[in-house]
Amino acid sequence: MSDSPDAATAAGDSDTPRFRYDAARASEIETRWQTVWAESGTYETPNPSGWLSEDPFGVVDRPKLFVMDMFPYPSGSGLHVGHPLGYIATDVFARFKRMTGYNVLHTIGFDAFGLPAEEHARQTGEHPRVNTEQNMAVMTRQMTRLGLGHDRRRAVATTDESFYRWTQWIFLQIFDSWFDPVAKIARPIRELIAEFDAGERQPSNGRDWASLDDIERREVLQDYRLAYLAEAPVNWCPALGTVLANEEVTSEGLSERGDHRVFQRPLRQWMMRITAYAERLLDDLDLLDWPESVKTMQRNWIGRSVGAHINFDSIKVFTTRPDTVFGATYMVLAPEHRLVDELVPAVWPERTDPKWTGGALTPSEAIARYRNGVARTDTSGNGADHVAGHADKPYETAISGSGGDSGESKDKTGVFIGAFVVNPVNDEPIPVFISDYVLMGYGTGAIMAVPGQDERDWEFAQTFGLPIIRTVQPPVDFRGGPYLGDGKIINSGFLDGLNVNDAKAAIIDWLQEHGCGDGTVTYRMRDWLFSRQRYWGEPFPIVYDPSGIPIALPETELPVTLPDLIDWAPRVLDDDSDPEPPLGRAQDWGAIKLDLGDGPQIYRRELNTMPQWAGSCWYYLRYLDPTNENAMVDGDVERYWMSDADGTVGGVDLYVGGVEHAVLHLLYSRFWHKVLFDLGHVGGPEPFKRLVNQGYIQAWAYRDARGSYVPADRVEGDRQTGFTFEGEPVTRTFGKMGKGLKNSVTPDEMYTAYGADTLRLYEMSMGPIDQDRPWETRSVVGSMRLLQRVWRNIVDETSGKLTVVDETPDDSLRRALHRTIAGVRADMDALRFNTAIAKITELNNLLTRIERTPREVAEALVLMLSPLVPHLAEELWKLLGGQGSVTCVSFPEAHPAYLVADTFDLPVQVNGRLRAVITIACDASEEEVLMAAEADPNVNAHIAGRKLRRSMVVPGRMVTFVV
RNA sequence: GCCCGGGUGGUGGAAUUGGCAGACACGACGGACUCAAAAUCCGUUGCUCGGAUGAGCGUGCGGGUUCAAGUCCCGCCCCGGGCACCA
Repeated sequence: MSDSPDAATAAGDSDTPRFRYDAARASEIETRWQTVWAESGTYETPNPSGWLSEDPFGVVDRPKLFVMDMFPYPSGSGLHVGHPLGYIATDVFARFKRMTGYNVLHTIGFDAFGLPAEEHARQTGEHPRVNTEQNMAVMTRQMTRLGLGHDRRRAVATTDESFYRWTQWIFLQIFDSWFDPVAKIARPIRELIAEFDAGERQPSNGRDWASLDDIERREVLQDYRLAYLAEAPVNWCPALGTVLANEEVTSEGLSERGDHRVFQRPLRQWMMRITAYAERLLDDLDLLDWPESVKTMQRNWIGRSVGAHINFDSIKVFTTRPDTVFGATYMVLAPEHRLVDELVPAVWPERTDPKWTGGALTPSEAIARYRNGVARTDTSGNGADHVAGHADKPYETAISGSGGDSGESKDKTGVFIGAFVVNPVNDEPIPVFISDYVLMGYGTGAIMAVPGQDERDWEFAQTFGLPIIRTVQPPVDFRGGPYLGDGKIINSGFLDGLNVNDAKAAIIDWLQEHGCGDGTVTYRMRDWLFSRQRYWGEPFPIVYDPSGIPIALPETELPVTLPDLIDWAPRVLDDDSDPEPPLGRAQDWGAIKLDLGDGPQIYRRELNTMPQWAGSCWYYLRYLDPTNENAMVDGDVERYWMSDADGTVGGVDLYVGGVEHAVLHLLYSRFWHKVLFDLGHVGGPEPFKRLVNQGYIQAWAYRDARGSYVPADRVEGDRQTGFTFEGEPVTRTFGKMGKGLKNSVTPDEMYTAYGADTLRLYEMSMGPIDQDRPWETRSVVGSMRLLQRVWRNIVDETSGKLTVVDETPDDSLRRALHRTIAGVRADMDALRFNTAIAKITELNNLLTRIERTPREVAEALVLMLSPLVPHLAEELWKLLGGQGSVTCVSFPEAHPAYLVADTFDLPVQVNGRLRAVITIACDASEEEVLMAAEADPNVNAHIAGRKLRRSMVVPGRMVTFVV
């Protein structure tokens, strides 16, 4: 199968009409109008005040609409036809809304910092900036050629100094804030200091503020800041030479980019206290018009669990089933739990089951062996410093272990630590184990094990011969094993007889009364690891004095610009190495002389850079006011674009992008926005009111005998004959279009063969915007044909003259026109561009059947098409004598008078089967309708001679008889 | 394993609240134009029977509710995505 586009109609063909709408004419029209648009600032959108407030079209007093795409990485391979799908959709919508009375802001920038750009630069050996700028130029050209109506004045890149200056400024806002747990908002750190100074609050670590020296106070504040340095187990990826956020590591323990191995290792890194916002990030999802699947993914990621803390002597556990505490027959700590080493006795208790000891002579030995079994041997030689949990632990070992099928639950391993603790509800001593099925990072890193009501505990109890006590009565037909459902509580003293929910409430009351526990809520989400050992990112606006406690640079020092390193590439490191930030090689840059109040001193700069996500957390705000040198965005401008007229949540009115950002970008961005909201820098709590995930464009791909992909455009044959590449048979598969599958089709190929308008129309007609869709180059011609027919209904192909007539359309055509207008309006408003196109096609098909197109219909047709195919629409609009750019004309309106007809067709059913369609007057009475229906010969044939049991008329819908 | 989506002609898809299943398009077939081909235009196109009016069947499978089910209910199957020892 040859999937390459048909050659463009040769312009020189003698018998092709001279003024046919073909690829060459489309190209000429498109580039001409693109020049006109650029020169007249057609897509420049006014702000209510400030730098961009010039408003030649007088639209600033209209209702506003902010339409946005997820901005792209300036990738070196340019665009394929899958990329612009979302951009076209937002463009059509933006143009439509502009024509229906909105002041629409639509632009696009570049997410130009970060791993992909740097990895590409690393391969080509060029400075990332060179690459990045070339790529941005290529992509901008491709998008402009597509006719996207962006306000180019607002097209920021995250790598612009004038942009990342404000990324750094926002970082400082976050750094200089703390989360007030009572008000549940971020507040400036100086307010916390004031409360400490006034004695209204004492540091949470129990120290006395008044007696602390300056450095100690700065240490205390570190524990409060929303951006802070912490020694934490982080995901270290030696191959990429950087640490990664949890969100950037796959469940297999590989880096999301490049599939490199990732190791857990304790490092001092920047963290963002996103966990403080867990509850609000969860609750506010309800305010958003987002796909339910994305909300679900965020809810799962945040992972709220309601339960209780219960103290078993010194060990605090978290459980969602405090009602089962009487069934707790043993206890499990995460292997790296700090209390393990405190609790471990010198020798095994008498009569310890040999199964529990792992064959070790002492508990300490058993623990050490177990830890080494699940963790990699530490080769750095300073094992003494490696307290539990600080050993390098590849995810692989932690994840594997079953050796069986991936779906099966993992075999339970573990070892007794020789200690017992007392169950506070019944004073029973229970043994303490460590096992890797308990994770240090969740809850308290310790559980009470209730095998009767928990699958994992059941398996563990089976393995180690531990007792099982049921505390919920299973139903009679229950087949055994752990019972997770509701039922009557048994074997639980004062809880007996209650159901599970009541028992939870009762036991939490009891625990609180006796001081050995309380009800609590735990979240799965962790704080966000925010530093990277990379060159191509925003430098931190942070310096250090000898204390090693970070100090914010004053605003006057912003931006902290990246030094022009030659040796910028990160080192590829082996698995045992430590991270090494490339900026450490910028000797001169790393030290800075400053006077921060106590005389000029030399400070060391922070050498890490921010992660890719930093710029994308807030770029939508900079679109609003891209050149503002005094603020990240002017307050009035921000409120104009980000507030709802009805005073609800506000934010970007429509945000379109791929579902792959469901938890990364979209969660970080919401977090930053909420901090900015708390601090009064933005007017609403959420950045993106409405989110739509566009589908992917997929395409056939072909693999040879070795399984390698071969270029799809050079494969021959079809399904009958089989497919071949260079004479060798290949197999056909299906997948997301891209470099990997070698099945890309570029927009440029489409421009040459059909033109940008055809490409736009085709992509919008393929199906619903949120659905994946298969690319079929041979089908593109259908969209081209529609445009040709539209052209021919308005313009004479041989003379190039208008053929429309100034006659009023006949009644049925006019009705069809107004039905189309009403339908297209509704469809475009709901982003149903595929059905809007179908309706326009139907109307145009009516026109091809009549001699001459009435002007009234031609004009409406062109206006309705203009959001979809703006170039052709401009051209036809001009030929029709229209004033100004078609993009500024009002969208046609349907007249209600033409939406109702004198007569209409009504289906008639007998016993639920369609027997006729009758034409009746709209104002016919029910009796008249029934009479007309019965009179139909075919209906009559089916009811004649039988008893009519029932007949009914569903007004406007249907007549039905039951015999 | 759990949680979301989704299964409609040869293909992509359409079908407000249950109310004419298959809009619109691709492809295929037939015709016009042409020396010929491409392009363009016209016609046919869910399957089966039939000359035709028409009849029967038909939205993954099996049941059910209803005058009426792609749409609602119950039980399955398959495909795609997310999460995955989270206590």
